[in-house]
Amino acid sequence: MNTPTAPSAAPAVRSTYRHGDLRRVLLEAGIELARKGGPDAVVLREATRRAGVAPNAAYRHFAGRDALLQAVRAAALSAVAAAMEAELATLPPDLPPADLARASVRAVGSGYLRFALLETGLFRTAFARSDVLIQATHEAPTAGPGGLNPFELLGAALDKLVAAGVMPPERRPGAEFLAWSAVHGLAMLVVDGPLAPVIGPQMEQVGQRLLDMVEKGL
Amino acid sequence: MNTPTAPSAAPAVRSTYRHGDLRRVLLEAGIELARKGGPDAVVLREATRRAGVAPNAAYRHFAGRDALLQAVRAAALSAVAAAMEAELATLPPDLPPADLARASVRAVGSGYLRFALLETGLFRTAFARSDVLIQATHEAPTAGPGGLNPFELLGAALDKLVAAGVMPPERRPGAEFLAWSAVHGLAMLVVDGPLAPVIGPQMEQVGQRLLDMVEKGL
DNA sequence: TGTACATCAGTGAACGCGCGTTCACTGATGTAC
DNA sequence: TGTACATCAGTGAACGCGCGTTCACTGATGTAC
Repeated sequence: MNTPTAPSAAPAVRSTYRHGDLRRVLLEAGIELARKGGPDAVVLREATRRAGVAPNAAYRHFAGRDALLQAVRAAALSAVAAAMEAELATLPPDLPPADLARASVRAVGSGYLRFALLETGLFRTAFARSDVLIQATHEAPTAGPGGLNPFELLGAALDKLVAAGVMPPERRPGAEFLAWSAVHGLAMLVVDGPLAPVIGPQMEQVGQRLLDMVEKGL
Repeated sequence: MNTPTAPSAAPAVRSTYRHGDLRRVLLEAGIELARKGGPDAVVLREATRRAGVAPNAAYRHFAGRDALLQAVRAAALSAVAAAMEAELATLPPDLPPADLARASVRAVGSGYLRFALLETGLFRTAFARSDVLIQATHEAPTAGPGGLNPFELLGAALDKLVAAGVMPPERRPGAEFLAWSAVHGLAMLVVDGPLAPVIGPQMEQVGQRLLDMVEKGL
């Protein structure tokens, strides 16, 4: 059981180390630290303290503090994807294709914004500066329950837009960068930046206007 | 001479401490550190080292490391404003009002993006998370040469859009949040985020498409 | 079924690092007489 | 014009902190015979 996913799924082949799921416990402690304080709060010693082990015990499971942080980042991205999926799941499935496609793009966007507001620390961790390019591994998946990561979920929603004839196919390439930028920018300004006090209360409304802009502008 | 602006402007009244412009030297060292390494690189001891003074000498001019960082942030914001102004200055002044207004908004946006790419460290410092809300002081102005800070420059450009009849007045309130979000998001994704290698080369093109989207969507 | 052994997860102690910040000081300057 | 003095920018030394990381170890477990 060294992955944070379904404990009973892994067969006896090569998994299940001695007696510890220490890796899992450390990762969860790291996630909790990130939730509360963002990437800088992911401190190796504090994670081991919470796990009740000696500081150096972590080195049996992570190459160092950075490896732990990367695993936490992957988990945070996975949580972003889950938030998007949750938003998508609220859509009435019997919508006409064009409306469903538009609503899907909006749902992806508002899931993203909702996550940034509700899970600020994890959001900041997911998109923190890093020397290494984050990528999914078996140990550290970045996808949500549905198997797609945030970027892929957005891409899929945009594909629906094209399939439904709402967006001309020639505009499709690169469109995720534009949509993502808009939503990411608002999230960052509210979460980290100077807009928090200004926008905070009107967030829902501003978010919807931003999504209007993206919809029209794409 | 304890402000970084025109040394000869201040009269003899209450200015000019003993023999040091140490405050200025420390601030400039801090800016240089931020340029190279972003907000975390603004380290009090390193600034004093570069200034050739003892570490605690800084406390004559800044309340502590955070005060130095805030001063550096203000300078970074001022530099953003300057970049926007530089972009605005390239516009042909004899454009019809509607075109000039549109071009102004674009210029503000591309100045912002250009600055983020060219002065990544300062950009990250300007918009870094901070407990204190940054605000201009006499000691630490956030405006560019023209006297407006980045947010005000954007606001002024949008006002032109309304004055020229390009944007309906009822859409004006809050429009800076939408425009800023879009541009800020792209900047952050390229500067900090996972999009750097993906977008890097096509940055100019993606930036223009983003500004198209904003123009249409507003 | 019982025993010896290899494995390796977790221990205990220690390291060097660089940071921000404090204290009591010193000594060059500007000013009052 | 000369002298005593107050000011206060910068000094020197030290502090406690928490971090990531290393070393040689110990002792519970699974496995081979």
